[in-house]
Amino acid sequence: MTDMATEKTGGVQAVSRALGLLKRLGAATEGQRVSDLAAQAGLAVSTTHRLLTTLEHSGFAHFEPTTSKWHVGHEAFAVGASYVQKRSYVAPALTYLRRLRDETRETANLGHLDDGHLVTLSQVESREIMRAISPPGGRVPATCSAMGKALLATWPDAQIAEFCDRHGFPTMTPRSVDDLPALMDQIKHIRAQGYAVDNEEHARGLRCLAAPVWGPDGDAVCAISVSAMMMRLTGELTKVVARRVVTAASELTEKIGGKRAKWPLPPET
Amino acid sequence: MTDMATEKTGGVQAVSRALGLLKRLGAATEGQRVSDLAAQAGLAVSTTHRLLTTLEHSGFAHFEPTTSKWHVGHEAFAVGASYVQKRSYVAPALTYLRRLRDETRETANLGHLDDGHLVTLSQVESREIMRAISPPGGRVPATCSAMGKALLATWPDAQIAEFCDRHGFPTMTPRSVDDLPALMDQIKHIRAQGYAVDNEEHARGLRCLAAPVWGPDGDAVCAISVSAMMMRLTGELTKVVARRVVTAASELTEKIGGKRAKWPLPPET
DNA sequence: CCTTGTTTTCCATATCGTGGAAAACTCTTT
DNA sequence: AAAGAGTTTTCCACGATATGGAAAACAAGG
Repeated sequence: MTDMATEKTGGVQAVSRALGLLKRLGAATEGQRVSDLAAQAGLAVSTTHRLLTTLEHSGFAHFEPTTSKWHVGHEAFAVGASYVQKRSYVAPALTYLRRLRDETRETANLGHLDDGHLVTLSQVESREIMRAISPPGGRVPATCSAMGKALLATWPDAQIAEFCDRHGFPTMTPRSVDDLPALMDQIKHIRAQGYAVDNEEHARGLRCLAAPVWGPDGDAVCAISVSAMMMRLTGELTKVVARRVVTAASELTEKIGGKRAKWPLPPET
Repeated sequence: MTDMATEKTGGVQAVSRALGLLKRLGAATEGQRVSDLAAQAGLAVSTTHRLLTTLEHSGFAHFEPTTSKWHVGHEAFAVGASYVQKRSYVAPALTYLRRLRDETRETANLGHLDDGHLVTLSQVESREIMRAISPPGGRVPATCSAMGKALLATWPDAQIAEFCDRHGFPTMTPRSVDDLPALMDQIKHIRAQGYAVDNEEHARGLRCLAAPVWGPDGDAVCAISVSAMMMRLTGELTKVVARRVVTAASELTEKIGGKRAKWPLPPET
């Protein structure tokens, strides 16, 4: 949490600083005090205070007088909510995510690509203890995520290569893919099977299975995945769960009026 | 959409302007062009462009080069999502909202108070045509909302009075409550029945029934409601639906380890 | 009641944001 | 193709505006 700094920001200083503070407010689970925020961000306390006040005037931050702590404000929520409202597949997806969760007893996710990263849009959590690694709003480099790879696999090879040129191969664990040949090899499998796998490429001990969802114009728009502790998702079970993920994805495809997958669907139903 | 302006900003000009733009991005269903945003906000195009660029650097805005339009960015979503993550009752509520929706075939809502307004946190929509009046992120003056009134009713009378002093009685329709005696009269009923009613006080033709959900420390933390076209929610049916709303609310209370209602629960189960 | 650690307000300084105007694009139109 | 209309994007000199130090107003202990 320390070095979220280096707001090298190619723009308006005051705005970048304010947004930086807002991110910090969002990242902290508890409310934050002015002086702590100032210290973290490397700003003068007075400056920080003024920026927070401005954020509050617009409803993006909220000050709790009893505890003297700052929180994320309702307006931030409202604006953020519009990010998903504009993606018309998020609402209908819930039904299928929920069923997936109940069938598998693991966490079901919905995500899409944004600027080289996979953004988790929605999630129905496993009833088991484990907290979600990547809650709604979370971002992972596309190549470190089953959903990310499932979506990339829907692109023409040339575009995948170009994508990798632009974004490189950021890794999150030692097992993350880190070169194009390895990725293309995986892509081949994904297309053949109809689903993507992430074996501890995002987080140690975590395995994910994902399948793409297609939109009306024949492009993949989002992906559905199930994520679980490695030890709970193994052997034959993997295939069963993968089948269910693929099913959920194609049902959502249907629901949103999407064109059926370009890929050969996996074996026969 | 015209006059969202009047950014009287009690703070840092550049920041207020940037946040104003962000709100506009969120409010529009489509992407927006620089020049339109500039016109709406009454800013110079170059200034607008610079501010947007800054928002983009931090991920709060996103520029779609193919269409030359600006959208809300992933970081806004991430920060907004943290607003609900911190409210630990939102996730478990979904189960009950969904059941409510299925039982009543109407829209079920979850909301809480924030700065005098009721903010809709989550929603499971009716399968009927009608679009939701107040989607997640939406705000209504507390006194114009069944959920708002249900929550106010959990406060001591003195605090309700003080609340009204501070916020007044903004009205949204001719039927909205607009003075303290009328409100207190309703409050009395709410406490007796265990649920609150909104008869076209928020929107013409809309009726809502709401009940509060209690937290572990004995304060109400949020409310659950069902909203429907007036004509579809009438006579004896009202009581049946109200009962279900109250049930959902007390089940959620239980689930989050809340203390049972201070009020006499409505009749016997 | 004084001390210590805050948050909040004030203000002179020069930094930093501003908006006009020009340049670089993108599409249509002829 | 070449010209034109309507954009988006970059540049720059000016001065309005954000800045951070310091002091004032709070709060909580000792």
